[in-house]
Amino acid sequence: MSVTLKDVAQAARVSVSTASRALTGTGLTSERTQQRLTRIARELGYRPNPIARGLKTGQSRLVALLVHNLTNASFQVMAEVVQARLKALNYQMLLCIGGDDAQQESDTLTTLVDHRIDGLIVVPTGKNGAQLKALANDVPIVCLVRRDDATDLETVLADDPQGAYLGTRHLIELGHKRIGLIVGRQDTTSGRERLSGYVRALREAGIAKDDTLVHAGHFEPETGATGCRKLLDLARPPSAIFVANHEATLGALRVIAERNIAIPDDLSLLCYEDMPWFEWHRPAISIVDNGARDLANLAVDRLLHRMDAKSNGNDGVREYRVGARLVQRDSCRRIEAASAARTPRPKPSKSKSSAAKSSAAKPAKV
Amino acid sequence: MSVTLKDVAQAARVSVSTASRALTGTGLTSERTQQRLTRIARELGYRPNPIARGLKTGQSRLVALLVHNLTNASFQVMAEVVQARLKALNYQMLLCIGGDDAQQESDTLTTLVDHRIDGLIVVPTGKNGAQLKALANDVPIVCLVRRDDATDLETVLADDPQGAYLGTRHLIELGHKRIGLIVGRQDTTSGRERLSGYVRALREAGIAKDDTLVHAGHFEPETGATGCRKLLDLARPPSAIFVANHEATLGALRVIAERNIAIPDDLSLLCYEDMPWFEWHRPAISIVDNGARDLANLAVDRLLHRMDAKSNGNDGVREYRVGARLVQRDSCRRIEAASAARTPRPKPSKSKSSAAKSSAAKPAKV
DNA sequence: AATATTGATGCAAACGATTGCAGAACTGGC
DNA sequence: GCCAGTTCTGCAATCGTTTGCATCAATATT
Repeated sequence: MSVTLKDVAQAARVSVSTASRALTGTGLTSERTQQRLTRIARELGYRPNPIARGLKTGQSRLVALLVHNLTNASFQVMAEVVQARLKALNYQMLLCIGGDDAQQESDTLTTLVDHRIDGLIVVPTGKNGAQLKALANDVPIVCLVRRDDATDLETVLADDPQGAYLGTRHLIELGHKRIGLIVGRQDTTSGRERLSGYVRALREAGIAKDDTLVHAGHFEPETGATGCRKLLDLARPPSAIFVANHEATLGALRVIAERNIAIPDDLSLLCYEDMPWFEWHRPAISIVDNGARDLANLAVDRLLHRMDAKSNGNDGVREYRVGARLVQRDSCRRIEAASAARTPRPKPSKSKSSAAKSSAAKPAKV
Repeated sequence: MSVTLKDVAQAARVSVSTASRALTGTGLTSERTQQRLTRIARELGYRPNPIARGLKTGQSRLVALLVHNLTNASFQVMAEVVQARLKALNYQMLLCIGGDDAQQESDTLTTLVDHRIDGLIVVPTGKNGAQLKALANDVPIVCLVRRDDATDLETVLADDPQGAYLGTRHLIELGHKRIGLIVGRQDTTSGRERLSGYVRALREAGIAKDDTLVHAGHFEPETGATGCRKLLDLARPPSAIFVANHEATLGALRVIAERNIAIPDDLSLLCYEDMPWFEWHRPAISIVDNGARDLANLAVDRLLHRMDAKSNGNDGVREYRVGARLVQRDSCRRIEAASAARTPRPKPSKSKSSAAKSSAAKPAKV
């Protein structure tokens, strides 16, 4: 079907071995034949068969990226970054979707090593530690975004403590004293770390931690909705909410919209991780950027480093942290001490507050 | 490193050929040895090497999906569907991102066939027709979402004329007479087809087509913004806008928010293709669903059919259309004849109008 | 000019599976 | 118990590369 090395060799009247050496540039051929063969190969449209080569060399020039899903914007940019980087190095990216599911992750992992991938970047579920550890003997592996505590794999993490700290401090600096936090499950690293960053910022500012202001829940929009409702229904509701669980953002936004709460006038809102539409939203939503782009780049760096035969041994460093960054847009507002305790929820008594708000918003056509 | 067929054969004291036959189940082995070998293979943890197998059989159990990007929600669900389907059949999906770029598409395509993929589902840029056509001799190919006119490849398309028709008719049925359309470039199939669906619906309803109501532009949010502004600035602005260009949605929404236009009270808004946050948005945004899920499924069906050696020849059908569906949410409203010409733009006199507000300001809870 | 040295080439064996062909082991019929 | 017929098994070639080793030519060394 396609042109093989043998064809090239025949056309050039040399043996396959010479042809191979000339084309792979192992340097054991004369300058002249090398050039002649490259020319002939090009003319014939020869393309080496990676399967055959792989069989012999044990390499595939395939690098896999295993993520939970593609809905998460962070994973999207990571995938794009990884793809671009690898492509430049003549590797093909194998993008796999594991759905944060232990079984599926396990299956995918075996398929991948079967296919003799040259490297793997994985967002681990944390439930296949043993398997991952075993695979690490065969293939260079780098963990991304999450750590699998059952392994000692090199891991590239977002600096969640810092990110949460940054965000919380920003809100404090704007004058907020009661800051609600919606955060992920506390049995995950990111869930715990974000909470800790929040707590640290409060402590530094001398603000007493109020447990009723913290809602920890699953990675679903629904969490955001219930969390948000819970916070707003408090006797003394927060003047700012920090949604530090990416998946919860939609739910929180919905509740805010349902209750006609004006952002940032009635409530400041800060979210974690960017979404493409955040800056198109009105008001544009301020975020803590976890640095997805940097994370992906670093992961690729580390992987390539490990794939480099020479540096097979580890460097001692087991964990890398990529700094988070505050992106200020329009959803957080400076607040005066007096209004800190103002309740954004319309009480029956002062019935006009909500109506006034919305009509003020579009006074044109009453 | 890993267990090979030879190891299994040795352990069972048979030849490799017998082992191979027993394990692949070619039926030429005795029941007894077959069972014995499967047992031993399992005990030893034997996993066939797809590379070696591929070299011999010319198959890789790899199927590639080549899309433009991962930002587009449709591509996300397609990727997930394809992945799930293929996985069930023991194929590994190779997800590639081509960026709607001719060069990148071309490169990726060659890499893919080099890797001897067993099949390919591609959203073509339309600029590598010749190459695609040539590749089709080596690999079963199905085009998705877009057609490449330079080829006669089997293609699974969304029914854009019908979708646009459906959406427009819906707005007409709600009483709208002046319906703005923001649509994609007219040198793309989808751009043309959506316009034609729109036109047909108007014609059927006996509404004269007004060219000033149609804005065709590039696949970018900016298009949505300028288009939306243009429409709203008209002397007789539309009472409904149909954003039939997925990428333009964000831009349109922003302009609407900036101008404090209340959806659906001041303006009905209908979009094309779903985004995960549309139903969380307030008001939830009505859409024409292009059926991404069905498209992906059908594409897989067709591909599998072609990959089936028996049915190598084509079936004559070159083009499949997947029906679109109207998903009514809260962004379109019935309109009275009188209000059709009302201008939603606030006059300068109301100076405070630009105060930020979330797009959800409807005085529901007064 | 003969030999040592270097550099370029070819032969053939891998890599791990599949598969045509031929031989071995069974089966049953006489 | 022998032979035809059937079923099972093994040998060896093959897929398209890479690579150790031997060979051979050309150059350098004396």
